[in-house]
Order: sequence, then structure tokens, then C-alpha cells
Amino acid sequence: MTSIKDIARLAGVSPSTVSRVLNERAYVRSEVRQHVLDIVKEKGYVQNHVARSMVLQRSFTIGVVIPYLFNMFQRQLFASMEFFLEQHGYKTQFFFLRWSDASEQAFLRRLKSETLDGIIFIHELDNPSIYQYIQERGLPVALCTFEKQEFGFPAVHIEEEASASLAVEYLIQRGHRNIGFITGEHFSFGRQREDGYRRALAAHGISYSPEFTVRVPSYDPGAGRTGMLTLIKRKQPLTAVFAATDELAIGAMKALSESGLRVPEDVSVVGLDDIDISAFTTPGLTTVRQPIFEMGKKSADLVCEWIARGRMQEKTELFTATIVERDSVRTLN
Amino acid sequence: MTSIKDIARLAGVSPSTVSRVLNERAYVRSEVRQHVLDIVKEKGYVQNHVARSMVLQRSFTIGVVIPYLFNMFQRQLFASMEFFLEQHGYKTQFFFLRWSDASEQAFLRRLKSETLDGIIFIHELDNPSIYQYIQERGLPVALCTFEKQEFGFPAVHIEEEASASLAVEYLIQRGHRNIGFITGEHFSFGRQREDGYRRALAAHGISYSPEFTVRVPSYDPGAGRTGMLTLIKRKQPLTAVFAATDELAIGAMKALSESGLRVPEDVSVVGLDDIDISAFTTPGLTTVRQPIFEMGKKSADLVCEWIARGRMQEKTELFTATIVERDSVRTLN
DNA sequence: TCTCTAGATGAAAACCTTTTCAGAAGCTAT
DNA sequence: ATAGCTTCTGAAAAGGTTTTCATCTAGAGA
Repeated sequence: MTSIKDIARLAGVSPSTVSRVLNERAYVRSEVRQHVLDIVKEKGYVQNHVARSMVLQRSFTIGVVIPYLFNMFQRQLFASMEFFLEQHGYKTQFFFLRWSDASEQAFLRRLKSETLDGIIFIHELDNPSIYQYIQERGLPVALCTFEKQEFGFPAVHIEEEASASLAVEYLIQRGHRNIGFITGEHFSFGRQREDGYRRALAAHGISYSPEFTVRVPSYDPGAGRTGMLTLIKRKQPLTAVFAATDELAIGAMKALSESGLRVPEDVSVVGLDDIDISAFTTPGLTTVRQPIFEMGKKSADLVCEWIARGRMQEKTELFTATIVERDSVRTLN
Repeated sequence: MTSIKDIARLAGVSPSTVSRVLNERAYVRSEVRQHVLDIVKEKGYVQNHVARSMVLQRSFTIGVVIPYLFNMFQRQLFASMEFFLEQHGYKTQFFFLRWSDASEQAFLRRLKSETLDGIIFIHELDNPSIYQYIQERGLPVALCTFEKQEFGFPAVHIEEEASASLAVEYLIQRGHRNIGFITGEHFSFGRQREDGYRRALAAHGISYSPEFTVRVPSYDPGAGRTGMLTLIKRKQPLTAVFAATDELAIGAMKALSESGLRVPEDVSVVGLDDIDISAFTTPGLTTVRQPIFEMGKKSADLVCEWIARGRMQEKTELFTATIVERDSVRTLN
């Protein structure tokens, strides 16, 4: 591998000058600059990022923390992030976290030894010690899809409660009053969406029945199926179900069809997220759309600006979600 | 940040000794070792990876090349890879490539400046120059889901042609003779699966009609839907369709139901891959299962062993795919 | 007692950059 | 002629680690 010293020797200048040419740092006579550039090109020299990081004390890398086996919503989110991070000139280092304390501790160790320039969380951690560490170190950070008031980190998310209400109101407006709710455990958005469900009910004078809500361990289709099966077994007179995520909704539709119930003729279903696949289910899933792409962009912008200006800028960016009408809801008459 | 020098000073030894303790390299008196370890723990010291990479000339990082907006099959694959790579003590650096020459060139530049220890491709590149570069540099590499005979790189994949035949034969055994085929462009697996389709037909004395095959630009549900719509418009007397990937199949089912055709009563559908979501479509998708998890593990093992032993081991690991029966195929009588 | 060897440790070089500091050269203004 | 500036360049240090080489000690064997 050719180094900056080789180029310097070949060009008859010092390594300092080569470095200056490469980084456009300061005065270099234009003939010298051109000469150096020619040799760089000829030798196909590229800067050694490791050495560069070492002296600069920056890695040009931003960490993205995401659950191991991230769902399809998160996949779209982070594809968007990676795209914009690269535009800003940063590499992305992913950290796939499992739901365990050991995994979080291992992450903390890596965090300490990696010299990241910034970090984005798409995954809400229980343990505050990691947030504390980041705060103490003053590492630029952004939270995506949730918030941590205590730490005052900038955050990017939709109005979870209002978005859930939107979904439930869509059902109410179509004559539904017996509306089930499926949600997962963990994560603030789960609680917030539940609040939204209950608030929409209350706002329309529908009394809340705990028998209509089922809580499953995760937010994936398998859990959605289990949740819906439970709901069916309870034999409540449901005409519609709101699932806290699209994946949950897809699992619910599966359970319904397995049980000989038709969507939307017998039971209407609405989800929340609008992941790609929701347009291709049968029937098409009516859902509430999070502006995933824009949210990924905003998160990337937030950390990059923090790094560039040396201090935190805006606090929170709220996005609004909108209903996407497809075929999984029937209007009652 | 505490450095190895700080620890050395605090422990009253030289940095060399601390390094030896940390890396379990050579003789260190056990009291000294314990003392150093205590101080390391007390100060919460962790090795600086950048400095370490610099001197070792290794990054402990393996690159994984994957298409930008990877599909659900690839997502499962790389989650599995990342898991095993971490077990081997390596970090994973993802490279999301777009379908353009510019993107491949940018990747090559990054490849040169990143000092990766190894690389796994989940994405088949058109341009041979990148493979050439890797070969010349002797960089440990593994190909996953495809092969490049010319370069002799170790590869991990299923028997594509045989797997496709398996799917088609499943249909033939259930009385289908008019079997459509939907596939995408690019990638060897597309061609190989097409060969498998035609070979199965031939093996059962069914003549091949080009009118039964449709080629769409990509392998996602949107493309599958378009492909199926085209097939329907041609008004061929199809009773079944084989889609080259599950995502394509999911799109095809959508097009069918949009056109008032029922699956499997009017048209049977089978896919290939067995991605997670295929168990949750309505009807459940009958498909051919690739052992995704095992393939990810094997790819990781392959590069790691190459690195450890200093030279390439096995060439190719072939996995066998198996039929997963669900509800999207009807037996004709 | 002397020599050898194994065990234990430290000094210093190396990895590849960037940047500070100092100095040289050439020009302008006094 | 001198001082002062601007432009340009190189030497050297710094960043945090690993490893080679040299040295030292203690114990074993002759």
C-alpha cells in the first residue's frame, strides 16, 4: 500500500505538502499541487482512514442502534438514514441490540472503544446508563421514533397518541363502536398508541372495555396472529380491530382468515406505520402512514448539524401521520 | 479518555506490560497482571480500536455488500451474518450499493481506504473490476447466494436450478400443466431459476411457451404485481404461477385478487425463498425454503477461517432447499 | 563459583496521518 | 536599506497501541 510518504518522495516534496494538497488546507504553489495530484492519481493513492481517524480524533462514523432482527418499518428507516448520512460524508456503523442487559452492556463497551462521531437510536433502551454515558461524553445524538425527556436529546417522531387516535377515529366514523386493540410490550410508542386508542374512544362516548385489548410480547406478525386468536377466543362482539403496528395487523388478518372470518366483511382491521408490504396484502391494509423517509433524513441531519456546529440545535421534530385508505375497513350501516 | 499510558502510570508498570496483560500475549507475573486488571476495571479503561487497528494493520471489520433497499430475504440473511461475525470477534461494515456504475466505483474507492479484514457479498456485481481488485489484494472473501466461477472465490448458495425445479414439480404433481413464470432481471439466480422452471417442464413432457413467462425489472412485490397483471392480460389458460422469489409471489397474489381471481381456487401460486412474511399472507404462500440462517452462518465462518488460517479453505458450500406447503396451491382433479 | 536459561519487564520504534511552528523567499511600504 | 507582510515549505510532534530488542533477575545445572 502506498502511503503519503511514498507520494512525497516521488513528488520531491514533504509529506506535509502532500497532506495539504489532499485536504486543501493551505497555500500550496499551484504547479506543486498539480504535480502531487498527478502522482496521487498515477499511484492510485487513497488516504488511510484509520491513520486519519487516529490523528484527527474523529472517525467520520455515526453509530445507528437498532434491534437485532429489526422489523420492516425500521429497515426502511435505516436505509433512508444510511443514504443521508453518506451524503453528509459519514460512514454508518450499525449496532444490533438484543433485548438483554448483557447485550446493552456489550454495546456500552463497544461505544467506549469505537470513537464514534455521533449516534442515532432507532431502538429505545430500558437502561438509562447508556444515555447517561452519552450525555456525559457530550456525544452528538438523535433519537428516532421515541423521546427521552429526562435527557433532553433531540428526537424525531410522529405524534404517536394522535396518530393512533386518527386510526381509531377512522373506524368510528365508519360506524364501528366495538373496536379491539392489539399491542406489544415495551417501548413508549406502545403505551402512547394505547393512550390514543382510549382517548379516541372516550372522545366519542364509547366506554372502554379491557376485554377488547390484548397485549402480546412483541410487535411482529406472529405476535399479531396470537393476539387476534386470543381476542377471537374471548367471543366479544368486535366489528373492528386496531393493531399498534402494521406487522401486528398483518398477523391479525392471518388469524382472522384462519378462523373463517373475512376482512373486512366480518371484521375490519387498521394498522399503523404503512410499511411497504401493507400495500400488497389481501385485502390491502388500511393504515396510518409515518413519513419514514423524511424521518430518517431528519435524524441524520440532526446529528450531522450538531457535529458541524459543535452544539445541539433543535430539540424535537414532530411529524404528522396520515390515513392511507385501502381495503381492510368496511363501513357499517 | 484514559489511555494505556495512564493505566501504566497508575499501576507503576510500563505500557508494554499493560498491553501484554490486555492481550494475554506473554509472561507477566500474576500479581502484576491482577494489579493491572484491577486498575483497568476501576478506571473503566477500554482499548482504543483505532490505534489498535493502526498498529496491527487489521481493522477487525468485515464488509458486507448488500443492495441498497435490500429485500426481506437479504435482511434475514445479513442479520444472521452479523450475529456470527460478532461471535467471531469481528465488526460488520455494511456497504449498500445502488444499481449503478457510479455506486460501484464509489464502493471501490471506499474499499481501498478502509482496511477491511474480509468481505462478504450478498449482492452480485456486474462489473468484474471489483472482484479483480479483491483477488489481487488477496482479501478474504465469500459470496453468498451466487457464484463467480472465474474468480474461484468460496461461495454459499442453494442449488438454484434444482430448487426452482422442485417448486415447479410440486405444481406438476398436483395436476398443473399450464404454469406461468415470473422473474426479475439481473442476477444469476434469476437465470438459474428460469432454467429450473424450463427443465422441470421438459422433464414432464410439457412444452415451453414464451407467452407463459414474464420478466420484470426487479424482484419485489410491486414488480410481481405488474408481472402477474401482464400475464393475466395475455389471457393464457394458466392454472398456476411460479414466481422466482417470494416477494414476487406476494405481488402476484395481490394482482390476482385485484383481478377477481382467487388463490388457489382459480390460480395456484408458489414462490421461492421462504421469507418470514410468507407464513402470514392470505392464503399462506407455498414456497421453497432456503436455509437462510445457516447460509449466513456459513458465509461468516468461511471468511473468518480464511483470515485465521491465512489461506482459503473450502470452495463452495451447497445448501438444499425444501418445499414448504401452505395454502396457495390447489390440487387439480 | 560460574554459566545458562527461563521468566519478567521496559525502552523505543513502528503504524500513517495532520498540524504547529519556524523559517525561507519574495514582495511592498517606509 | 530596512522592516513587515504574504506565500510557501519542511521538520517534528502527536495520536494510542503493539512488538522487537535488550536487559535484568533468579534459579538450575555443571
